[in-house]
Amino acid sequence: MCIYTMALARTDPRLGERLERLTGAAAACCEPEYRSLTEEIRQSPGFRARWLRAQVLADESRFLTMELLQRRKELCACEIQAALGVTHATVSHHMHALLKAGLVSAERRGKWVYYRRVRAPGRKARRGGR
Amino acid sequence: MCIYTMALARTDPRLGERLERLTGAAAACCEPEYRSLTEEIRQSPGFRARWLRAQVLADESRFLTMELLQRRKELCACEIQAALGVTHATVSHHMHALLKAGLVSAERRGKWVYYRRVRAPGRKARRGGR
DNA sequence: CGTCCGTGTAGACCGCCATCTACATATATT
DNA sequence: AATATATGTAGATGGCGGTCTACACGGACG
Repeated sequence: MCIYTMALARTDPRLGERLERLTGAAAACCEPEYRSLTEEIRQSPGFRARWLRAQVLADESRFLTMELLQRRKELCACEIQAALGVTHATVSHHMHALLKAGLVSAERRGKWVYYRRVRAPGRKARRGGR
Repeated sequence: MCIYTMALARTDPRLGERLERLTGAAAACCEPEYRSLTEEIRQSPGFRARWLRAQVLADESRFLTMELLQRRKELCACEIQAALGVTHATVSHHMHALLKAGLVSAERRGKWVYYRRVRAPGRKARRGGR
């Protein structure tokens, strides 16, 4: 976000020439080229999903929740609350984020909502099957 | 951090009994057990490293930098600056974080410092080699 | 050996997000 | 139906971290 919005404004305007000089005859390495490379990456398939997952996993509560769900196949919200030691509101907030990122699935059973790790959904396919 | 410090204070004190009831005869599922499971995970080998990497990759600049370094084998600081469109101070800050997390390596060559992706250093070994 | 340029460091600012409290909804139980 | 329990939602707040400006360091080159 920040990067995108302030891309043009912030960098030293002379950087372009410098880069051209230092990268020598290659000359393919001036500032706009780097910018477009970044843009290309940003719009490459799966980038948004990967980026969303990275963002979501940066919170300790959510990171722990994912590891908890790796050991216990499924956990209800109150169990996660007990494990993390936060309020149920916070748990709800976090599980919403994990759901949005496609990292967990939720299933209501009676009063309880059970969460599971999503089985490698949009993850880039592992070489060698599975 | 937050979780750890406020673990005992915040959760509903009655949750223990509730959990005991709802998980039934298993009875191994009261609050302290969940806490200790969390603690076990937190102290499991490699957790700190994984967690540090997750934290570090949650910033868009750093995330993009890693993807940039996947396409170009190595980049100097000013190239990264050009690609991201931020000040060199910000680049330095981010590269320091990536270094600390063991995600990149730095090599000074003349005036320039070149950064590379670290080749799967502490990452959990992939089944099936490489 | 002085100057330039690439990089690192210090400190301040400020926006975002994790968390909370309070209230709302949903399901089960009596 | 009324109550209890589990979860979701709204809104507020406080702290962390990403960014900046300004200054410092260090190699290169005349």
